[in-house]
Amino acid sequence: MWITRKTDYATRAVLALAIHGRETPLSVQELADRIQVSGSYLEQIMAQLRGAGIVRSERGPKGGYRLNHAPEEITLERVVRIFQGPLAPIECATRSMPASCPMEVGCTLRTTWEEVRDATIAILERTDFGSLARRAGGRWVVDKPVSADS
Amino acid sequence: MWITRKTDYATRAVLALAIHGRETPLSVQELADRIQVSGSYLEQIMAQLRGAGIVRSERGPKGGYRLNHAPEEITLERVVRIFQGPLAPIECATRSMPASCPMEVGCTLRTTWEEVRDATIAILERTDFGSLARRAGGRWVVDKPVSADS
DNA sequence: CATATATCCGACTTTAGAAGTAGGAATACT
DNA sequence: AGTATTCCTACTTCTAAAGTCGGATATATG
Repeated sequence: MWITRKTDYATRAVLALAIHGRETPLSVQELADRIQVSGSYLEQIMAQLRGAGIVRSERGPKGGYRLNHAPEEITLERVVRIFQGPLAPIECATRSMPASCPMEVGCTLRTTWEEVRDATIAILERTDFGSLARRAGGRWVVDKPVSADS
Repeated sequence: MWITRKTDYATRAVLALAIHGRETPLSVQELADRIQVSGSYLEQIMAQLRGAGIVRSERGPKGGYRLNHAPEEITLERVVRIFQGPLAPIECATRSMPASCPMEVGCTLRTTWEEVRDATIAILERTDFGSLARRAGGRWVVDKPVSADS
């Protein structure tokens, strides 16, 4: 329960864009409707995604957002990091180890927290929005017809 | 960064008790000193651990807390669950699936969140306080002399 | 029995961050 | 010109975490 709604919305937005394809942009309102969230809130999120180079925007009528790179090149890890900060479950297990815990005995718990951290990162890193969109069966995949769900 | 300090303190307290051994109880103040936390706050935490059957207490002078079972039988998962609730990173990925996400396309992100959840649970389940204490080199292991750290 | 040492219990305070609103400026298509 | 869009920033609201505090209850020991 540590993924915030903001992160949730952001990942869903990126997925929606991946499914939609990069040919034409999608307006915030369109996106907001698809992922069921208020437009003005999503605006902020899209701005952050833009700042991080995940999406790019076009203004004026017919404007909107589209992915800045091929969906296969965008990992879930990258998007999640933008909104969540460190992925370690606990402070003492961040990769930039800040404060060591004050327990007398070397805190052997940390090892386990680090295992959790690494497992989490590994999963998020190997998950890209290309496969996610493909699995969703979105029509943006035209050249690679999916034979069957597996 | 989703493990709260309360959970952190609780796991450290249980580890401290595991290291101390089950022969004699340890007072809250003693425990609080070892894990560097205020006594009154730790009291609440110990009460919760007691309610969950992890520790038992004795009142009066020479009283305090001790583990209710052999440390090997207490997994980290069990203790963490008491204070953290569901271990899924996001609501739609809890084992008691509550609300499905409102995206039109079947939300393929959920699969990944579930992977994270399962990996996390697996790690916490296979970690017991017996091994944690042993790794810490606490002297509560008298019968099983540790040859070398590995 | 008196006393000191503990657990027990519940009500209260403070703070930070999540979650979302609102209003208007800038830009670009038709 | 007019309209549809992004852009930007300030503000509000709410919840949960984190911790404090005061006193009641139990029990070992001299």
